[in-house]
Amino acid sequence: MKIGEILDGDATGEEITIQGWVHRHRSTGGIVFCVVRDATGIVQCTVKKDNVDEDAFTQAEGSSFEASVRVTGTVAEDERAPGGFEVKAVAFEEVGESPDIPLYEEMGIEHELDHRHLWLRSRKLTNVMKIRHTAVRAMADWFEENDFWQVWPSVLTKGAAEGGADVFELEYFEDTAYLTQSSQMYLEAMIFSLERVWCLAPSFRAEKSRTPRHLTEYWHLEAEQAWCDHEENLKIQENLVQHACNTVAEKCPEELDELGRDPSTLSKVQAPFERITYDDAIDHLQDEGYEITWGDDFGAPHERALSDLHDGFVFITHFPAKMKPFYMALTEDERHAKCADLIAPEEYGELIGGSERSTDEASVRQRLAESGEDVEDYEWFLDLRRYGSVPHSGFGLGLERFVSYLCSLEHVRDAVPFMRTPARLYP
RNA sequence: GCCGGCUUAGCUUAGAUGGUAAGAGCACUCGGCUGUUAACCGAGAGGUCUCCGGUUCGAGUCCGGAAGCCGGCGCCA
Repeated sequence: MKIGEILDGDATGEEITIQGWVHRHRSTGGIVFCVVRDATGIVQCTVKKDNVDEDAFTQAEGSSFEASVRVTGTVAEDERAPGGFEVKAVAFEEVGESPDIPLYEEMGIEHELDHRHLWLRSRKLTNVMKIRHTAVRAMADWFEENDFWQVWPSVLTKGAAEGGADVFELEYFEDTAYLTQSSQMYLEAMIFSLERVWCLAPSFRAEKSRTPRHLTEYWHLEAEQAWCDHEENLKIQENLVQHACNTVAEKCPEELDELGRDPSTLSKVQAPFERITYDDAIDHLQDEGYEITWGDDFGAPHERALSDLHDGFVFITHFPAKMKPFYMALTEDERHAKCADLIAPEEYGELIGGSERSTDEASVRQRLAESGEDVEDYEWFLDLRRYGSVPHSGFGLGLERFVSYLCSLEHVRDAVPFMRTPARLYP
């Protein structure tokens, strides 16, 4: 029997057996109170000396925090028990002992991260993992409903892709390979057969970032759509985000609550999102007294100021062309790129970056060369502009940033089971 | 890459001005308790104060350096 079924009231009065781990353990001498958790919830078991045989009582008394146990007993409603239900044990068996597990009520961040493989048992991380699962499922469902195909591009690449300096490099037989920073270019290749594609894949950045929003390995949800312009691209993004937020609010209210996130905040997320152009954003910031000029990128304080303009998500659109990578489509005057960043509420920062893509081979080739890339490595990408090119757009969402927002987390490291940062490769 | 901070028991930590005070809570061990909610009560064990060097009669405490970690900025998702 799963504990969740007990908490739903489905087993009251029945004799059942549960299997799980000791979450709390107290004893008054004649009664052992053993709170047991499994994947579905936690419930208190009372083991009374008179109701079980001597060996079972000894095992119950001796079991400790995070030991695995099997308990048989009668389910009863009881206001004295946390959660309102308890199992009155008739049998108790310790399956695996847990002597001195290094988890404590109070832990410093370093201890917590050094023992992440054990700390994953915590209520907090369990809730986060469930919400992450639910959010991904919701987005997969949304893509399914909207005629997208899920695809699985390669993670090992030859070209260093956008940027160049901050890629992880590794030996690939007699060649050099890089870990992908984005699946975008491979997705672009796949729209010519499937038209609308999406993927969820790890992306890697070798940048020594030290912020609550950066990981060296993160999960990148990317989509690419044929016959799609900048405007349509934004609609896809906001509808996707809305659906994920609403679904999580609906399916995980208790998990959200325990994490300190009011589910109604997420159920209220509603497209369309606010939009502000880069030029207007610069004007606004200058009016506010920030020292920023056209052509500068936004720093964290600027992003916060822009985010504070509205309650919800906000798109910042049409950045200057020279600030953006070679593959983006430009406006008529070629001063701006047809791109947008989606800024999450509550200072969670940039959640999505996306753009309409340039379809002009000559232009892409030229800007590629100007950006210092080795054009030879991108010939295949230029082929896509040569054979049956179509208007198309796409975007990438940082899954951990999204989960951080959904769960009201302070750091993306808690949005993923095993964080990878410049200083953390173990466990 | 830049700036700032932290490191005392298994964990979280207290230790003004350098001087027989290295202390507490939790966890652990032993004993008690038949309704606990981070149970409680009694007893016990547990420390080369991150490392290296310096100042001093004397350094957990002051100075210099190293390492590890954290926070902020930049970069981005």
